[in-house]
Amino acid sequence: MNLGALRSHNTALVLDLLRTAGPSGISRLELAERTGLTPQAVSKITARLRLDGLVAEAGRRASTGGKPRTVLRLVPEAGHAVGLHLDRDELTAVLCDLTGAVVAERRAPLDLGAGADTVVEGAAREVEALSGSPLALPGGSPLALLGVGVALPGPLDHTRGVLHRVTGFPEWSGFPLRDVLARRLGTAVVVDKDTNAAALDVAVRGAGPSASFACLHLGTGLGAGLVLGGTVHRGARTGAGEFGHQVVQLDGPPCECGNRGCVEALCLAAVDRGDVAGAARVLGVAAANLVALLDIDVLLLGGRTVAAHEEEFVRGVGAVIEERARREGADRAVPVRVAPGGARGVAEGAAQLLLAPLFGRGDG
Amino acid sequence: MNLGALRSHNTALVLDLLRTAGPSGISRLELAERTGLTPQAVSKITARLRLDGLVAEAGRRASTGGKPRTVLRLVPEAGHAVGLHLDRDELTAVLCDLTGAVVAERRAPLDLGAGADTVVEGAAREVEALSGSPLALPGGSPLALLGVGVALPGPLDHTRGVLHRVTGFPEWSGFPLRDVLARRLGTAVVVDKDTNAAALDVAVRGAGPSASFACLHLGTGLGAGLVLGGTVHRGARTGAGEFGHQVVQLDGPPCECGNRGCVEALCLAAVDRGDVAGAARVLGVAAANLVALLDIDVLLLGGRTVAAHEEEFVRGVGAVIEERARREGADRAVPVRVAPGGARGVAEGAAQLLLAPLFGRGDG
DNA sequence: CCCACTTAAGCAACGCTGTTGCCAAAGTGC
DNA sequence: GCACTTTGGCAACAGCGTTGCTTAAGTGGG
Repeated sequence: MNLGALRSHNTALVLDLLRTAGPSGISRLELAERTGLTPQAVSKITARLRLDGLVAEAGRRASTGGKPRTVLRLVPEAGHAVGLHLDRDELTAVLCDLTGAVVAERRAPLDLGAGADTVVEGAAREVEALSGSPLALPGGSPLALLGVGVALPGPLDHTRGVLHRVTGFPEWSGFPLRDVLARRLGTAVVVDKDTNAAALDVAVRGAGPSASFACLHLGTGLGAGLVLGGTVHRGARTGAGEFGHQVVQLDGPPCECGNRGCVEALCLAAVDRGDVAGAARVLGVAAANLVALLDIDVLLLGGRTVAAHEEEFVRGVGAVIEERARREGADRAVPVRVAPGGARGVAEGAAQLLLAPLFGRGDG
Repeated sequence: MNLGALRSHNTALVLDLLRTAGPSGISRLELAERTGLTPQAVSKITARLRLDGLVAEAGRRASTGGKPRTVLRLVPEAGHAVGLHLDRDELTAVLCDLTGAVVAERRAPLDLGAGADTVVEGAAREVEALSGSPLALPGGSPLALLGVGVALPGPLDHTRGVLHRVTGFPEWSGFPLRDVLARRLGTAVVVDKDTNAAALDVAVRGAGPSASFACLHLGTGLGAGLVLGGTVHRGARTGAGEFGHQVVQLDGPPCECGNRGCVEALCLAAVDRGDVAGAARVLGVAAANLVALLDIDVLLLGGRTVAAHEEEFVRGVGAVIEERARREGADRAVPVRVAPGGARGVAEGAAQLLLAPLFGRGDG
């Protein structure tokens, strides 16, 4: 590591605190305290950031007996990213500013079975419609677009941006989505699983820089996004988080994956027959396995199926986890909550695939 | 992060490569290539290390047409650490030099039920007998002792060095082992779970600095040591790796933990009735769950019970994982191997709790 | 044997980092 | 209005890795 790396590391640290502070801003001295840098170092870093237009002064705090602190604020319009959520039947595209706030949004029906070229072209048009062509802000000033993040279900290679397979659509196997879309749009493109995007969104927005949690997403399938020590855990071949086919019942009922006793099959079967409490209990057992294995801070539940019965799922899963924690003599059980972000969270997380690295978040 | 942190980071990088190179050593230019630093920076860093006595020149390589490269080597005697493995019925203590090689070893029977004071005093005497009193090398030169690492079963708080409970010995609950032993010995003490120590040993010795793997330990109990991205994953409250009570059979046979269908119970019951293949299959299902969730590189099996039937366990667990990988259409399954290190691996890993940080390993 | 060539590694100067010491700016409060 | 407190920039500095050059120590052809 050399001096340049040191500089960008500390700059990211400062930017992250500015982002977290939001519109109310943060003073130089507070930045110094929180980063562990000296006030003078912070002054130099923020001076550079102000020159680059990323940071601006925004009023002052009340005096505490001396010169009042000058408040600094991130300039939201200094950069943008597009987040694209390709779900099985719907496309959601959001344009986010530097702070991650959604500036514009578009939705369109989507048929993943229509073939790669058609889907890519349709998605590209939505991105262009969202970000303007040529890319410009409503005011006319050029829109600094960092790139496009794409989130979609199914196993894929995050580092290369290649899809492995999308359940039910074998024609997508091996499709190099990142490179195709990047060439079509002329921008940087990052591809990730929808569960990872949802987890990244929470990690960047709601959690501290070293939080650990899991987002369980129950919709047409069941998957998990894992955040360990503040960064999305993708694993050696970026395939981590395959939670749906965790076996919780040896020789249980067959799953469409070919195995037996998978949580996903058991859980969805229970939902289908109207037994939400049973589904929550099965999900809770698998979730408790995960909590015990990884010792995370919080467990978040999301996805359409959970959204339809929020209270029952939170209560049911929480009960299983509390019971296990009590048996193990732990001080307190890991809390279970509904994942914030809602339906748009995945698309926002997709945009964060490009925004988060600026703030030293997400990848470590 | 300031300049001092940058310096120690790069120094650790260089030291780690020197350690990995072993007695055959490594040249300055190779260090430069591998670290990404310039040759001149490496020269400066290694000059400091030679002044401190940590590094020495050790011959030269064959010339490739010009001046031959000077080989540098870590000086093993420049530092030592003691590793202490408190198992249920036996104590193992090793004295390791900077390279992690075992310089001396002691074993003694142990009765964890004899009470904290007795056990601590016995352990302290073993450490003193091992490292000399006053601490000195056989030659008479002072032995630079970095500290003592202690590995033992059961959940505990790694950061505070306090035991939560040792199964079967309730009198240990809440015992501040680290502070008591540190005061008694007058050295730094670090406490960790035996499974984490075993995993750390493998991470430091056999694996690259960003390897991901799991060590499953099957003995009187079943636990896992997780190494993710080169560092031991301990989780938010340093309780991660509780693998034995992963539920793989809803409403299965009761486990002594009070739950039902835990892998540990199923697995050990199968072993007890002589059904090693069945035990391996159950372990394989839970291991496959772990592999799918975390996407690790390798799965390592260890512990007394595995040692007694190595081939059958490796084959049986491997079969389950391969079958699941084939169903998921993966290129190749995660390999399953016997954990290297053997019976002494845990004690050596305990010593690495103090050695590894010097090389930027283990904790990140 | 000598001399041109190649490769390794140290010396010196440099640019840049965060740090320290100092001072001007901008408030409060008696 | 003046003493005091606090903020934050300016200037000098130590220390990091980098660059340019020199010296050391080999090989190999004539």
